Amino acid sequence: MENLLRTGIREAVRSLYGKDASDDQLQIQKTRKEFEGDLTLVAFPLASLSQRSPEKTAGEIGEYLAAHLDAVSGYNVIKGFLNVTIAPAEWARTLQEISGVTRYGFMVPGPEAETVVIEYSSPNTNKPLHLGHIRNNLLGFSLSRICEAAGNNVIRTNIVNDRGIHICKSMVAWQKFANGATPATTGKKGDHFVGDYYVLFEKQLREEAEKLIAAGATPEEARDNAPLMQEARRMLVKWEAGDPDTVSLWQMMNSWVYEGFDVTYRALGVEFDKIYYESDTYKVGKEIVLRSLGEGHLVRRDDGSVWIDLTADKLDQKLLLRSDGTAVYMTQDLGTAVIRYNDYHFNRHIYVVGNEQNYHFQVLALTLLRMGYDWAGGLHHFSYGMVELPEGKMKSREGKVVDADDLIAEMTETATVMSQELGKLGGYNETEKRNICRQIGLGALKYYILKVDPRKNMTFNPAESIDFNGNTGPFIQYTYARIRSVMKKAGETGVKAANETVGGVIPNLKEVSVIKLLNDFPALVREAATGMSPALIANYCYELAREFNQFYHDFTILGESDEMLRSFRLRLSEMTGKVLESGLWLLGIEAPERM
RNA sequence: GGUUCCGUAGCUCAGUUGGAUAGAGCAACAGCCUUCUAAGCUGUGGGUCGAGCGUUCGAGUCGCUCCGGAAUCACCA
Repeated sequence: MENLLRTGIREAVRSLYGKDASDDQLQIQKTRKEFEGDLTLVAFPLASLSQRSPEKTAGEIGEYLAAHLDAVSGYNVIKGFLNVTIAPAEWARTLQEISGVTRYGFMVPGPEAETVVIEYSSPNTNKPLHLGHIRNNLLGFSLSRICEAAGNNVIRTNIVNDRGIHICKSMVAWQKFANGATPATTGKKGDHFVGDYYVLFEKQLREEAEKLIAAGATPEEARDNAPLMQEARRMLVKWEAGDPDTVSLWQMMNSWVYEGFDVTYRALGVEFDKIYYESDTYKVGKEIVLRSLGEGHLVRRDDGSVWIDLTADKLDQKLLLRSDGTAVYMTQDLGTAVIRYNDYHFNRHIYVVGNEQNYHFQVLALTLLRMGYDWAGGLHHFSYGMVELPEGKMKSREGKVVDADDLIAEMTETATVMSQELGKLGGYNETEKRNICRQIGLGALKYYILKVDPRKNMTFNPAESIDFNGNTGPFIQYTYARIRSVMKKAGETGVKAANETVGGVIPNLKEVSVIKLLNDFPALVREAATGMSPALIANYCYELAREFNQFYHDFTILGESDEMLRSFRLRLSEMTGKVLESGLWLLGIEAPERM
């Protein structure tokens, strides 16, 4: 519709003023609610072409359009704005057109489609997932679906930080204090089980350190010299040396954690195509660094440590290998990137990682480029903001973290209570009830997190997140369920949306509003992919649901006696349902048939 | 201190490449179920878009300065 108008205006300008308007002189936008019309041409930029005032220009173009374009049924000029009214019948034809499109809004990857690797989640194996990971997982997974919908080949990937001092701490504590307990003997979820020993380690360490401080040590010395800490370090050295007992303990405890993570991932509904482990990739990283050193891209200091000098790019010098030859964080990320490129030859690689690591990813991409890996130009850091609580930042040291599993359980529980109170669960068996409440609880949680611009820090207010009214996931799910209910009833009574008649209706204002939104969907998906913003999809779904609910409230669908109109409204509802379902799908939110 | 990001209604957030009188939800108050699902719909009140200067026909949006907050600048990850 917009393109139609665009060419029309271009013709008008040529015919009226004998000049060609450039793309950025043709500013078309949606007409604001308080004015009459559908699309608005901003005439200010054209005034220089027409040599007339913006008002006069707008008026002349409006007159031309009304005379030459069938789709244009009227216009008005306010200041320098030309508000064009599209004939309502034109919108009916639009509905007919888009409802014939298979997988509306989703592009099929063509031969020239890009391969996009998306890394998200990236947990440490010493403790369970928390609220921060939830934002990461939801953003990453949603983004992966959005990129797919925009016509890319997407590889979902995860990097598990399975080695290092943190897991050694849990291992030491388990060895000393567990008496052979396992998740199986205690009935505890594996990641929580291992996390408990990490916490226990820190607690015992604190006690040891306090004794040393009392004996005159500085806090730093105390932590460093405490027997437990030294034991953890010995453990790490043994691990790196490949000591069989240590390695098998490490494998056992990590396997417990993975079992736990799997449960959480399944509950969240996120998936991966390929999982990488840092215990594999750090070695490749070291090789790459050493090779690059040989090629003269890096510098070795007297103490043997290896650095890259990025001062020419206004960054600092960055350590790539310690003086003892061991790898740092950057080393393994270099390795992981190279392995992934060899695996997939991606065009783009998106890292979904918090904004605290902005600097790290700048350095990562630059370093790879310096080393001669040109594909590193396709590395993007999808940097999202922190999640804070109403009382401030989450602090794992003080136990002020929101556990992922707890949160999911609470949301589901709230949904169950709420559904019961509203009497929504009649006619369901237990399995169905549980499933529907799970869908709603998770829908609320996911939407609450995804509706916020990813770049911004956000406040997670527990009381607000379980609200199911207004701008929430359940509101959108509810709208979808309502539509399904209508469709079901239509099927039962044999009413059908006859496509050939849909385009012949003159829709009312509310109906036009809905169609306009439906018409926006494909462009919005592309925009969300380019801008890497699930929030765009979320807010669109809300707007569409709200607009549809108004229509639903004001007009009857199945009760309409005019057959053509009833058919049209049914098709409008069906299409809205499809788009809502697609939008929710892109957010990783399930759309319940009934609620 | 350097770099980056953020600041919009009491609270949580939208606000397209600069466009008209800055929008939702929550909370508060007042209405609407004999009807396709009231997890809905309608209405009322609520703003110095952190402050100032500049660019522009036009600035919440762009530039500069300042104020406030966050992150980062590790032989941590």
